[in-house]
Amino acid sequence: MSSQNANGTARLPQGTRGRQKVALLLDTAAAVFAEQGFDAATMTEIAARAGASIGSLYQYFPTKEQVADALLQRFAEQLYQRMEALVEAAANWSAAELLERLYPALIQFRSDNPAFIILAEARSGPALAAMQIRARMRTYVQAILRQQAPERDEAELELLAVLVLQVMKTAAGLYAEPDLPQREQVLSELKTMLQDCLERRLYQRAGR
Amino acid sequence: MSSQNANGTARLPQGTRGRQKVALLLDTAAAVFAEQGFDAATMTEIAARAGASIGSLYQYFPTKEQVADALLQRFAEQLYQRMEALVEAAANWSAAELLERLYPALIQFRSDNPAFIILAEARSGPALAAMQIRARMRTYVQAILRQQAPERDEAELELLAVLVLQVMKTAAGLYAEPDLPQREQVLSELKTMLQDCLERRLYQRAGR
DNA sequence: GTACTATGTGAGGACTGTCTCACTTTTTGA
DNA sequence: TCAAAAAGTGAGACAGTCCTCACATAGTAC
Repeated sequence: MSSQNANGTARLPQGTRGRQKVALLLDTAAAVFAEQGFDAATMTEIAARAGASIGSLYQYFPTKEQVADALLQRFAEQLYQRMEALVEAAANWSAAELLERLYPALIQFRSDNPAFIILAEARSGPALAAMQIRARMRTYVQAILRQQAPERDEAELELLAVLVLQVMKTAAGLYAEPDLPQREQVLSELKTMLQDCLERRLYQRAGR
Repeated sequence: MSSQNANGTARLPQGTRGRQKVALLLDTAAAVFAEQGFDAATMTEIAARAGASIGSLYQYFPTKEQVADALLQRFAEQLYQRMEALVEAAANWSAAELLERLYPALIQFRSDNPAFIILAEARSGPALAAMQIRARMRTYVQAILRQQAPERDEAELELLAVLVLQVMKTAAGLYAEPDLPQREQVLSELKTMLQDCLERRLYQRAGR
């Protein structure tokens, strides 16, 4: 319940000054969310750390949710850009090379932007935005795989895309667990498993 | 900060009545945590739903954190019991059978007790309890694997245990994602991958 | 310089949630 | 039966957060 600011009117920044401020606010919010999580983070602290007043923050983001949404959106766009670059570059890669790039790219992104996963998964409710992001990521990976094996049907490619992303997620999660023994070995084994699977299902078994 | 109730004195239940009440409170807390998450859940609601007064709740759990800790503890004990049963039963299983049992056992437990993961991972901070649980789970899986291949050295067994648990976690996570296409196929492919890996590393490559 | 708009400010209202405490009711056990 | 111990109660003190609003300042066009 609650939904004051009923109109939901965020003043969108008109000049460069406003846009810079918004960027700064989002950066700060990212830091705070990353440290404290969505629920524990407070608007007051975000504003203070950004050197702004609460009022100022509320001008652009009438709700804490909207801060999170905007931030998530920005993260998503960055991610999409990188994925598009990968799709383009992946035209003439082998499955092995493919993983060699996808792996670090995704893991890097997650560890560079810790607030991303926090907002994407720690948000309550159905998390519509997060679902859309996942769906789109799937289409990117699927596109990459399609370039590898254009003759495969879409269902199979989709299956593999889901699988690849899921294993990536696991791999990224490994970095989060602080006490985990043999992190590196587990990671490389995971990669090997996935690679074998891809080669088996993409290149062999052609006729099925 | 904060830590009123400075002594931290939870009145521990003396008679059967008290123990039943505590059990009921924990059950209710589990439901509320599962629905709303740790932060959003309120002591007031837990008490109300359990048909108790807030005062009563606070007699046994002076803090929301302590409710969560106690609950997590209880979950952990249940899990340990099942794992111990598995270790015992696993003596004469193949790797394939092993996964055939571990898989549903762990997934089942998670979906039967949704509050478990919520408390285990959605808690802020270093989450010491969760780390201990993971470590102990590792020793169980490692024990199972050791029975399969006693001649393998511990490091290799540990590596595989970590890997198995990690893949399990992924698999369980798949059930949580609502929109995911081809869930079943992805799941079975994941299992196949893991199984291949186990057979390769447990039984073959004996010398090395 | 002046009128106008964009941007910034922070005290405080409204609300919610944790936790306390003086007190009542139930159970135990002699 | 009766007294002591255990368990239960709920109004409200207290603290913290979201968000508003009437006003102040900075920037811009003329």
